[in-house]
Amino acid sequence: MANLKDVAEYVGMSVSTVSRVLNDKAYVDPSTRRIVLAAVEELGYRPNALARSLKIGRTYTIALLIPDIQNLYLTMIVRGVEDAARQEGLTVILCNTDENTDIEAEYINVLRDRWVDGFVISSISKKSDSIRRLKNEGYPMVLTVRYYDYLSGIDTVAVDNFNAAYQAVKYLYELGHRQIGLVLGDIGLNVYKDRFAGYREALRDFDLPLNERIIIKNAVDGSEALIHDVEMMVNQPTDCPDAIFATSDLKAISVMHALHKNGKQIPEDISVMGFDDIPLSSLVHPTLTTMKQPLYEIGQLSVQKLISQIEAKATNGQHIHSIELLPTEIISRQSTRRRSERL
Amino acid sequence: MANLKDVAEYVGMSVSTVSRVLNDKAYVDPSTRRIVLAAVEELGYRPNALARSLKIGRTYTIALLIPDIQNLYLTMIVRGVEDAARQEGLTVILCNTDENTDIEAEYINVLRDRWVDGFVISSISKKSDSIRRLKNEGYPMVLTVRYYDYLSGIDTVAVDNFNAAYQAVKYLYELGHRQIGLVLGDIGLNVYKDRFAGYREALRDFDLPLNERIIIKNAVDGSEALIHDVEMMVNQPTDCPDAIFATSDLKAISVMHALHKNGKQIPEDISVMGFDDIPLSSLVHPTLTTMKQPLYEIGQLSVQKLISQIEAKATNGQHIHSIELLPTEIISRQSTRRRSERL
DNA sequence: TTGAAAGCGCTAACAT
DNA sequence: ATGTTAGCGCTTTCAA
Repeated sequence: MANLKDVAEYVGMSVSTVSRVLNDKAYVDPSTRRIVLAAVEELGYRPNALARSLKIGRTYTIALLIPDIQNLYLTMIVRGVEDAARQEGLTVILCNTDENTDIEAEYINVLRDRWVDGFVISSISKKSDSIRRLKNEGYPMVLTVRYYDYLSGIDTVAVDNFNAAYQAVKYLYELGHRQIGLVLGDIGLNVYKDRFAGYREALRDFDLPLNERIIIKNAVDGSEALIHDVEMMVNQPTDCPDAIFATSDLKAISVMHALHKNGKQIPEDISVMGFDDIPLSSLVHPTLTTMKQPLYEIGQLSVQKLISQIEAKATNGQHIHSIELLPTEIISRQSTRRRSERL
Repeated sequence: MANLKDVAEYVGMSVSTVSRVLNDKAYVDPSTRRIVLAAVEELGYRPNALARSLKIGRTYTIALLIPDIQNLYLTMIVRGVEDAARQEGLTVILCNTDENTDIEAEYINVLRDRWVDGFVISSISKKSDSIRRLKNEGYPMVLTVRYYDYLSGIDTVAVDNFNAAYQAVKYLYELGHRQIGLVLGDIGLNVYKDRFAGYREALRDFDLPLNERIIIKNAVDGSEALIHDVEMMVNQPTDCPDAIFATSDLKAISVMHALHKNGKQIPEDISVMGFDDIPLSSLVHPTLTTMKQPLYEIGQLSVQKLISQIEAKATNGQHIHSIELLPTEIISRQSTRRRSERL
C-alpha cells in the first residue's frame, strides 16, 4: 500500500504538502492540489488511520457496549446510535457483552487501549470496576437504557421506569383488572427494580394487595424456566391473575406462549401487557399491548451527549452532566381488553 | 496515561527492556522482570494498541459486516463469530450495513484504513466494488450465509439453499400438501434464488404445477406489504394454498399473523413452515416448523477460515480456498400437520 | 542480559 | 506556498 511518502516522491513534493491537500487545512496552490489529487487517485493511496490517530490523539470511533444483541429492543438503540454517529462522521464499534462482566471489562480495556473516543454503555447490574475506572479517568461515556444510581455522576439516557410501570398498572386497573400479575426481569438491574417499585406504588394507590403468588422475579427472556413459572402461576386454584404485566415484550411473548399452552385465551381469560414495543409486538398473535420506550431516540440522544463530552474534553470546554428520562407511551393492541363482569 | 518511556524512567531502565518483559519475547532477568511488572502495576500502564499495531502491522481485530441486526437469524451468527474470535484473542468489530451498499462501502474503507486483520461479510446482493477491491488486494475475507457465485474465489461458509428448500417442500408434500405456497425474499440474493430453484425442482419431481398465484416474491421481513400479499393469496377463491413455505422464520411469523387476521387456523387450514430456526420459533403460537440453519456453527467456521487466511498472509504460507456448505435440518413443530382428507 | 536507535505513517510547528 | 523536522508510542535489529 502506498503511503504519504510514496505520493510525495511520485509528484516530487514534500509529504507535508501532500498531507496539506489531503486535510485541506492550510492553503495550497490549486495546481499543486490538482497534481497531488491525481497522484493519490493513481496510486490508490489510502491514509493510515492508525498513524493518523496516533498523531492527533483521536480515532473518530466510539464503542457501543450492549448486553445481548439477541434482545430485540437493543437493536433499535443500535440503529439510533449508528445513525447519529454516522451523521457526525463517527464509526461505531458494536460489542456484545453477553451480560458478562468479564467480557465487558475485556472490551473496555481493549477499546481504551485502542483509543476509541468514547463509550455508550448499556451495562450489567453493578457498576463494574472497569467502568468506574473509565469514569475516574474522565473518559467520555454515557449510560443508555440501563443505569446506576443517580449519584454515579455518569451521563445517562433512559426512561422513567418507575412511572412507566405505574402507568402500565394503572392502565390495566382502569380496564377493570384487579389481580394484576407481574413478570419481572433480573432485580439486580435498576431498570427492573424501579419497575417493581412503580408496580407496588400503583397497587397501593388502587388499594390492591401485593400478592407474591402472582409475581415472577428474575425472569429470563425466552427461557424454559419462565414458561414453567407462568404455567404454575396461572394454574393456581385461587390467585390466578386476570392480567399480566410483563416487563419486556420478549417476556410477554413467553407469557403468551405459556397461556396458549394451557388453554387460556388472550385477552378473554387473561390480558397481557408488555414493555418496549419491539417491532415484533405488532406481529404476534394476538398483537401485544405494550409500554413503548423511545429506543431509537434514546440511542441518538446518547450519541449527542457523548459527542458533547468528547468535544468538551478536546477543547477543555464545559460539559453539563445530565440524566435524561425520555417519555414512554402506552400502545394499545389486542392482548388486553376491558373486563366487564367481576369474577 | 503512562507510556513505555514513563515506565522505563520510573525503573531506570530502557524502553526496550520494558517492552521485552511486556511481550516476553526475549529473555530478561527474572529480577528485572519483577521490578518492571511492579512499576507497570503501580503506574497503571496500559499499552497503546495504535502504536503497537502501527509497528507490527496487525491489529488483532476483525470486522463483521451484517446487513441488519434486527434480523434475528444474524444474531446467532454474531455469537458464533464472537465466541470463536475471542478464543483466538481477536476483537470483533460489528457493523450494520442496513442492506445499503454505500454504508457497506464506507465501513469497508474505514476499517481497511484502520487495518483490521480481516473481514467476515454477510453482504448485499451484488458483489460491490469495495468487496471486489478488497479481494483483489488479497485482504483476508470470508463470506458468510450470503454468497456470490461460486466463481468469485472468495471463501464462503453457508448452507445448500437449493437442497434445503427442496427438502422443505418434500416434507410438506409428504405431509399430504399439494398446493404449496412460497414466500420468497429478495431474489436479487443468491440465497433466495437458490431456494426458489429448489422449490421449483421439488414441484417438478412431485408433479405439482408451478402456480405463480401462490408465490410471493421479494417479501420484506415484517413489512405491511407482506401481510397484505399473504391476505390476498389466501383469499383467492381458487388457488388457496394448503401449506405455505416461508423462506425465513420472520416471514413465516408475518404469514401466521396474516392468517390469524383472516380467520385461518394453523395448521388445520394451512400449514406454515419457516427457514432458519431462530429462538423465537419455539415461542410463537403455534410453534413454528422450520428448516434449521446451523447459524452459530457457520459463524465459528467463518472465523476459522478467516484466521487461516490471516496466518497464511502473515507467514507467506498456503491457504486453501473453499466453499463450505453446512447441513440443514428440519425441526418439526406445531405449525404443520398431516393432511388426511383431500380438499 | 540490556541499551541505543531506527522506523511504522502521519501531522503540525517552524522555517523559508 | 512549500519544505524540514520532531514526535505520537511502540517493536526490533544491532551493538555492547
